[in-house]
Amino acid sequence: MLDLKYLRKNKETAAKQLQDRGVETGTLEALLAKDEERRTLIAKVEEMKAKRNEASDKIAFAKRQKEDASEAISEMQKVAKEIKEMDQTLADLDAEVKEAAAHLPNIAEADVPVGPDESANVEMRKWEPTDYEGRVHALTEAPAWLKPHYEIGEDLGILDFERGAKVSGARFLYYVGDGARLERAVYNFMLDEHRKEGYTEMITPIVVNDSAMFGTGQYPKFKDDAYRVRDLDQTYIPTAEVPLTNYYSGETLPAEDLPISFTALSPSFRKEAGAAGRDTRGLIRLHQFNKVEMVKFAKPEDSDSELEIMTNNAANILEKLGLPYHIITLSTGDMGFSAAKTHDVEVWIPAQNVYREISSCSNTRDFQARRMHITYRNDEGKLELVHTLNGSGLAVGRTVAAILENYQNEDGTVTIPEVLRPYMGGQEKLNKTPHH
RNA sequence: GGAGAUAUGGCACAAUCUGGUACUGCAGCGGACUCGAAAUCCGUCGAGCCGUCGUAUGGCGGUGUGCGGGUUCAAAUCCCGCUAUCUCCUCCA
Repeated sequence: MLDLKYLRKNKETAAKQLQDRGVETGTLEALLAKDEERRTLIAKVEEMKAKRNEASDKIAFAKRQKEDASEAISEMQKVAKEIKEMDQTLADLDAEVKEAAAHLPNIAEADVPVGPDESANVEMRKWEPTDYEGRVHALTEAPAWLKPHYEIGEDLGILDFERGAKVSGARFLYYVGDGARLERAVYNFMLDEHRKEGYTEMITPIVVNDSAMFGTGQYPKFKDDAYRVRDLDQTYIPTAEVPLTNYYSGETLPAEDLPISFTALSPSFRKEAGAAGRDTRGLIRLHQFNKVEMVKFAKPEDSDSELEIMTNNAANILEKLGLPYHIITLSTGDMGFSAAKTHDVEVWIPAQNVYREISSCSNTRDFQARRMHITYRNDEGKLELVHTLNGSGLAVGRTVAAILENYQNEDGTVTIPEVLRPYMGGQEKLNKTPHH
């Protein structure tokens, strides 16, 4: 949620900033007109309430003196009725303003590239392992035997998309045998790395209520993409960002504890409503996938540097796994709803000859904190909204996909990255797994 | 899932039956005493949010007794719905 006072006071600047975020011109003006109407009514109704309070005090006093107050009471009956009507109108206006404001995306930070979509994204840096020449390297020249990860997985018998579809539907899968072990190794490795970097490991609820979904900005605008629990006003989380960030909703955090960093593995559920037909095969786009998430609560002056730290925490996982990646800064038109600034880490997927998003790290500044009422006491002793950040660290399924493709061998086996071997009993290779 | 109880300022609690300025203590803040501190005494303060005025410390008004409604000139108090917590039962991993 944006600060209404800011929008009011900086009408022109804000209109431009929102336009960059893809908000239609005139939206802000309409909202502020409603807000103006609302504030005028507040002044009126509050004046009447002040009168009513005064009259009530007089009636109470008269009754204590055993005097008759029926005249004053019947007079106030009219006022009470008027107040009630005005309060109703005010509540409607209030709801309209809130609803409109709740649909406005966050305003981008000043150094975010301005543009309509992903074409305006800017590459920050690029990394590839030094020993890369000896491995599959579609960056230079893809060997003829290069296979996409889903073929590797199916050939090895470690990924079963068919039975996933049979039992659940399209975009669900079973990991089998070494596939399941590899997935588990990957997220254990990630959690351990983040813990070393100071993140507190959490296991969260994976079903949350509507107010939590509102708090992080998924609701009301993106309700259609959520897996709702039937009849319960609860939702299967689309990301652990929701329960992790809402952990402190409504709370005031001790300033000396900031920044606070959380990490959690969770399944993530997405309807992928707008993605029909895209990435239909493999681990790239599923209705349910595992993700290790990072969340930070920071003082406003620290949130920019914390975003860089978090992005590096995500990138470091890929470096330790020996997977090539690059980091891009999303343009104003490509950022998510709640973000003020976003770095995407994209991993190399050789079979598709592209970098694919594997982590998205965002600073939402006070946008989520305003919705959730998370504050701290600043140096002047005043309550101030904290800044919240979130990032994937990383999408586990996509990491497995990247490992399968980048570490595949001509004979159909896959070499296990060294850092994962301790998590797999020292195993060095994925061979064909027989199963039933 | 069933029964009962509870929800009031940072904490602990009173007022709820009988509607009318939300009591008191601790903590906080200021002061006195003291070389200083503790103890004691005096004073003061009750979140947050919204509106408005002001350059500002802030003033004024509204709201605020778990949440949402209702009755009333007026609701902590009466009525309806909900949520959370506790105890007992039931069920379980």
